[in-house]
Amino acid sequence: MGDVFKALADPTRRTILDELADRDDQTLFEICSRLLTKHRLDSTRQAISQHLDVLEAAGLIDVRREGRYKFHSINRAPLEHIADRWLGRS
Amino acid sequence: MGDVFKALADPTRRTILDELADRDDQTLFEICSRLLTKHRLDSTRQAISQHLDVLEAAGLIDVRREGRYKFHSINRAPLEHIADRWLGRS
DNA sequence: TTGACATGCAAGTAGCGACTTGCCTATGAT
DNA sequence: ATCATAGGCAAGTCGCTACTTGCATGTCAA
Repeated sequence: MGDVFKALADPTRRTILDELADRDDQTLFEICSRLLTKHRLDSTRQAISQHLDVLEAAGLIDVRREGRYKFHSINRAPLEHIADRWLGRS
Repeated sequence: MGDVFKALADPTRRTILDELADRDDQTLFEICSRLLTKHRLDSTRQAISQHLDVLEAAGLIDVRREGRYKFHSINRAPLEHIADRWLGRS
C-alpha cells in the first residue's frame, strides 16, 4: 500500500498515468513517443520501462501481453481511497 | 503541488499525519513521544522536525507559535483532490 | 532463416533524501 | 541571573532511487 505513495512521488510516473488516463492500452514505445511529443519529456526507453515496472508493482497499471507487444492500462483502484485515510471517509 | 506527493511518500510522515488527524495542535516533543508510544517509532527529535518541515512546505500542516512552543495541526486541503487528477472528478 | 522490431535483464553511476551529530538560540521558571 | 526546556541550524554520512549502458531474448515479416 505504501508502494502507491512511493510510485506517485515521481513526476515522470505521474505524467505516465496522465497519458494512460488519456489513452488506454498503450505499448512502451507509444508511451515513450507520446511523452516526448505531448509532455516534452525525453526519457530513455529503459527509464520509462522501469517506471512502468514501479507503477505495475504498485498496482496502478495493468498489463496485457499480445505477441511481442505489451499493452499498459491505468488501474484507478488504488487511487480511490488513498486520501480517505485522513479525510474521514473511511 | 508535486511536493504533496513527495511528502506523502515517506511512511514516517504519513504516520505523523495520522497522529495529527487523531489529536490536533501538538508540539514537536508531543509528536515525538506519541510516535514512540502509540506507533512504535523511535525517531530523533531532529528527524521528526525535518519531517514536519517537509509537511509544512507541502501545505499539509499548519503551524502556530506561542512563546517557546510551536503547535502543529493537520491541513487536509491539499489532500482533497490529489487523486481526482486520474479519477475524472475534476 | 535472416533481419528488424519490441521488450527484458543486469551492472554501474550520480544525485537526492532520510538521518545523524554537534552546537546554537530563545523562552520561561526559580 | 541561572538553568532547564523547546526548538533551530548546518554539515556530514549512508542508502535508496532514477537513470544510463550494454547486451540478451523473443516475436514477426520477408
